[in-house]
Amino acid sequence: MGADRIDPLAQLSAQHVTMADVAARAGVSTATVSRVLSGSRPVAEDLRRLVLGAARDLGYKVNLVGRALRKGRTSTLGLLVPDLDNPFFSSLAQHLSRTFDGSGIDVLVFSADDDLRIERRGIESFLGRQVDTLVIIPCHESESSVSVALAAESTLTIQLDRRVSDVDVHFVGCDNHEGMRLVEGHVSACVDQKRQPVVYVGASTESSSGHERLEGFRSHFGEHPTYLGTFDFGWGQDAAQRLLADGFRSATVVTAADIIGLGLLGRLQSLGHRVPEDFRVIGFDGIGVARLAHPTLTTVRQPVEEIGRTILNLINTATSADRHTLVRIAPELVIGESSPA
Amino acid sequence: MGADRIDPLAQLSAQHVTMADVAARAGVSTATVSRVLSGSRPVAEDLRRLVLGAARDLGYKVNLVGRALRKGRTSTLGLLVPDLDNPFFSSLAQHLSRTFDGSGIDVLVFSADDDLRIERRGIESFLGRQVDTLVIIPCHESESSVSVALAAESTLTIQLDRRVSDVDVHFVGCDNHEGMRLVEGHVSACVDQKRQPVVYVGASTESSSGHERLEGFRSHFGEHPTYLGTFDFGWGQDAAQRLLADGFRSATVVTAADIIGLGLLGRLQSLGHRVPEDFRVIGFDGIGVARLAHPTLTTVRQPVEEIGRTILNLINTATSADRHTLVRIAPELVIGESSPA
DNA sequence: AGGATCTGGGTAATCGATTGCCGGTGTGCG
DNA sequence: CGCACACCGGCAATCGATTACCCAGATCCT
Repeated sequence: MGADRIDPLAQLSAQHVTMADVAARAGVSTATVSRVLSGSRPVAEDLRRLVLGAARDLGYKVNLVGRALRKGRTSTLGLLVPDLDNPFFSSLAQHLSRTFDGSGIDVLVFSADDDLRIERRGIESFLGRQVDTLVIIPCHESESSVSVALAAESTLTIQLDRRVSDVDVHFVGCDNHEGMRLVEGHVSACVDQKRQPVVYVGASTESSSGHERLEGFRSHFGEHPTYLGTFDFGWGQDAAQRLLADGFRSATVVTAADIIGLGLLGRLQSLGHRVPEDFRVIGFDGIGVARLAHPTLTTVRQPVEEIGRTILNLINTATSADRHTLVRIAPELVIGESSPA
Repeated sequence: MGADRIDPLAQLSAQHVTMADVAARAGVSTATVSRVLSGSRPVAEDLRRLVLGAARDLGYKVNLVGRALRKGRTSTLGLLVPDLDNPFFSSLAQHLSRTFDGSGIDVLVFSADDDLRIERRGIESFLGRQVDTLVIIPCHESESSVSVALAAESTLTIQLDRRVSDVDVHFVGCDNHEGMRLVEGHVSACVDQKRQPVVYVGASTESSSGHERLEGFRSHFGEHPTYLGTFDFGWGQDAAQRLLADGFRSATVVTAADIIGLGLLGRLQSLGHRVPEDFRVIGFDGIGVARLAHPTLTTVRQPVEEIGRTILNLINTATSADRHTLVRIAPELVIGESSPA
C-alpha cells in the first residue's frame, strides 16, 4: 500500500507506456515482462515483483493491437445485428454479452441498420479486426449470402436467429415451426374458429424468420388471410387498420413478432376495440415489454439465455471444418391477457 | 468483368493474404501496394491496375490490426452502455451508429450490464484496442469516476447522458432541469393540484440522470411524495403498488424514465385503475414504445439524433486539451394520452 | 549544357507484444 | 566428480501495414 502513487516522472512521459518502458525500469528484458504479465512461463519471484511494481508505477496498459497482431487472435466475438432499436435484437445482444462475461472473450456489437451495405461493412470491419468469432443475424435471406460466406471462409462464423439460403454456416435459432405449433395448440384449445376467424400478420419473407414463421403458420393453421409487412411497431399499427378496413370486427390475430403484435394491439385499442374480447393478439419472441403491455401479450418466448449458452458451447467445440451445425432451440408458449387460455 | 473468378492457386494458400502476397503477384513492392490501396500517394496507372488486379485475384482483405499498430489510430468509436435491454440506451446506440455511417468511423458497442467491474473491463478493452474515441454512459455517478478518468487520460472520452462527479471530461446530455420545467408547465396547466396530488417516482441518485431529474422535479414542483428505485420496468410496477398501498387513488405521477412510467402504467391498469382519469402518468426519455403504450405516454423526449450529431461535431473539433465541453441538449414535451393537455 | 526540381518506386525501419531458440546457472543422480 | 537435465532470462525474429528516406530518371529553367 505504500507505493500507490503514480511515479511523477512517468506522468511526464505519459501517454503510451510500452513493455519496453516497463522492462527498462525493472532492468529486465521485454520477454520477462511479457512472461510476468501473461503468466506464460514462470519467472523468479523477485523479478516478478520488480516487474509488477514497474508496471504499476508507470501505469502500464497492455496494447491489445500489438498482442493481436502477434498472436493472430483477439479474444473477441463480433456480434452483428440488423437493428438495435428492435428490442428482441438488443436483448439478444445483452444476453450474449452476459453469457460471455467471465469467459475471457469480449463481445462487441455492431448495428447494420437493416442495410445490406452497412452489414457488409460491419463484416469487413470485424474480419479486419481479426475477431475470433463472428455472430451474425443476417438482414436478408438471400442477399446477405455473399457476405456470410465471405465471413465464414476467414473465421468461425455463426448465424443467429436468421439464416441465409444456399450457404452452409453454423446456425443457432429458434424452432419457428414448433413455435407456430404451440400457437395453434393454444388457439384451437380456446377459440371457436367458426365464430372468430384467424388471421396472420407477418413480416416479409426476405428474412428467414419471417419466411419460416409464415410457413409454420400455414402448415399448422391452413389457409387464412395473411398480411405481410416489416418487423416493426409501425407495421403492426398499419396492419390493425388494414384489418378493420377489410371488415374484421373480431379475430384471432397471430403475428410474427411481439413488436408487430404490440403495435397492432395498441392501435386496435386506440380505435376503441377490445382485446381480448373482440380481438385476440398473439406475439412471437417473448421480449420484456410484451409482459408490460396492457393487456399483457400472449407470445412464443425464445429462450435467449439458452441461445447464448449454445453459442458459447459451439465456440468451444466447433472447428471451422464442420460448418454444418444447425441448432434449433425449442420455444415456449407464454399465455398473457391478450389471448387468455 | 473477364477476371472475376478467384485464382485457384490463391485459394490453396487461402486464409491470410497479406500485402506481401499481393506485391509478389503484382511484381511490385509492398510500399506500392499500400499506396495504391490507400491512395496515400499517386501511382502510375499501369501499376495501379496491376496491383488492384492482384489484390482482387487473391481476395486480399486489409488487416486492420496491422494498420492500427502502425498508425496508432483505428477509425473506431467505442460506445459503452450500462444495459442494452434498456430501450433508451439501445436506441441511443442505434442512432449513434446511424449518425456515424458514412463518416469512416465504425461504432462498436459494449454493454457493461450495470456492473462496475464489467464497465471497467469494457473501458480497458476499448483502450487496449486503441479506439480513437470512447463514448461512455457511466453506470454510477461516483464509483465510475476512476474508470472515466483513466479513459480520459489516454484517449478522447465523452460522457453521454450521465456524468460522473469530480472529473472534468466532455459531456453531452439532456437538460434534465429544463425537462422537468416542461413537465411542470404541462401539469400546472391542466391539473388542479389541490384535487389531484403530484408524486414523483424516480430512480436512485447513484446515476447523474437520476440525481438531476430528482433535483429538477423538486426545484420546479417543490415538496411532494417521492419514491426512488431503479431504471427498469420492474420498479415501475412495484412503485404502482406502493402508491396504492399508501392510499393514493388518484395522482399525477411524474416519473424519471419512460420504462418506469410504462411499468407503472401497466400495473395500475391491471389493478383496475384508469389512466388518465384516475392517475396521470408522465415519462421521460421519449423511447419509441412510449408512443405505443395504451394509452400513449406523455413524456419528455430527448432528441437522440441531435445528441448523435453533437458527438460527431465534438469529435471533429475537440482536442484532448480542452476537456471542459459540456453540452446540454434541450428536450421536448410530447403530450400523450396518459396525461392529455 | 548543367543544376534544380519533380515524379514515382523501392528499401527498410517502425508500431508493441509474443515466443522460438540459445545459453548460463544450479541441481540431481550415478 | 562429471554428465544430464531442469530452470529461467535474454536476444531477436515475427505478425502486417505504413511511411521516412533514398534514389533514378525525366523535365524544366536559365
